[in-house]
Amino acid sequence: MGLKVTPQRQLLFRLLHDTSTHPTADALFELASSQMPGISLRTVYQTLTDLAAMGELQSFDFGSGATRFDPNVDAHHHLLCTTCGDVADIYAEGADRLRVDDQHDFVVASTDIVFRGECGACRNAPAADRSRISTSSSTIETATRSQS
Amino acid sequence: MGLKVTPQRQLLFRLLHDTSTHPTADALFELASSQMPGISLRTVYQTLTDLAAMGELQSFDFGSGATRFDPNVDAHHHLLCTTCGDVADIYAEGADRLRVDDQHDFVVASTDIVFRGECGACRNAPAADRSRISTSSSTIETATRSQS
DNA sequence: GACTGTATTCGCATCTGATGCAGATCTACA
DNA sequence: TGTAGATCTGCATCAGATGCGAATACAGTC
Ligand SMILES: [Mn+2]
Ligand SMILES: [Mn+2]
Ligand SMILES: [Zn+2]
Ligand SMILES: [Zn+2]
Repeated sequence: MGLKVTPQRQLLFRLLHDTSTHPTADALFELASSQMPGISLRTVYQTLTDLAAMGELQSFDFGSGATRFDPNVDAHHHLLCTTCGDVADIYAEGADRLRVDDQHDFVVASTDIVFRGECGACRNAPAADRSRISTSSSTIETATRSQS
Repeated sequence: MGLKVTPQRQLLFRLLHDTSTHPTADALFELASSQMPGISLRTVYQTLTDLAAMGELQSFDFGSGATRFDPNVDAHHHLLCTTCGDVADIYAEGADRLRVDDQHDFVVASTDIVFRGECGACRNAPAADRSRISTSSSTIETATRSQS
């Protein structure tokens, strides 16, 4: 027998495929809770790792602390806005032409490309309107140490 | 005044530049402890984040849990062996020719490329000899759940 | 060389994301 | 409808990392 059909799995599967924001487990938990009060965060983690292990889902760590989940299992790459944290899919041309020099003696199984920068919304929006916290703003925070 | 010259900073700076393994903070702490017993893990973290904020160091998160530090601040990319966890530098040709379609309305600041696969050592070595734990073996672990 | 201001170190508490565990619950099938 | 076993959930626990404040050490001044 494969997997059982449970309301929790149905909901999470649906939520995942209705979004393109590469949500974190916690974000999905918030979403799911609004439609199924009482659902456990533990179940969200469980389901996500199960789906990922089955290949129904990809998971990425863009260095912002929390793993992000991606229902798009096609070969594709990502744009990460370092201001608002949003992630967008991109099918970068030329990406699959990248080759690793033979002298490295390394067999490539997959290639991940992340373009970091600023999205259009953030470039236009006044700073005050920016809702989410930047990943890379930690640079500034830590830099404020050690001033004499 | 800039930064003070302390034995801890000297040691860590030296250790970083003597290695090409992209060590974690904890790995550096182990190394440092053998040469300077009593050095604090807190100081290792502090120094690493300070150096990174100054641009003397790069830090990456390859999704294995711990941040990896890189004294090589040139523009370069990485090979990640999903069997042993080793990370190697690579100067992928064609990488800087990658372009993001204008319609994405996204200003790219930097591009990170990670080639995942298997290194030569792992491909040749008997499985028993593999010392470190694979990052991606979690796939197998989680898959062992839900068998009826 | 001794003095002093302040940067740094260090231990400990704390935080976040994530996983281990086991009893309660529910699904799938006979 | 009954049952075996998969799933859900709450809670404990873990790992990596950071906040904080007292103790310490560096780098100039006299
Ligand atoms: Mn994606
Ligand atoms: Mn490197
Ligand atoms: Zn943005
Ligand atoms: Zn290897």
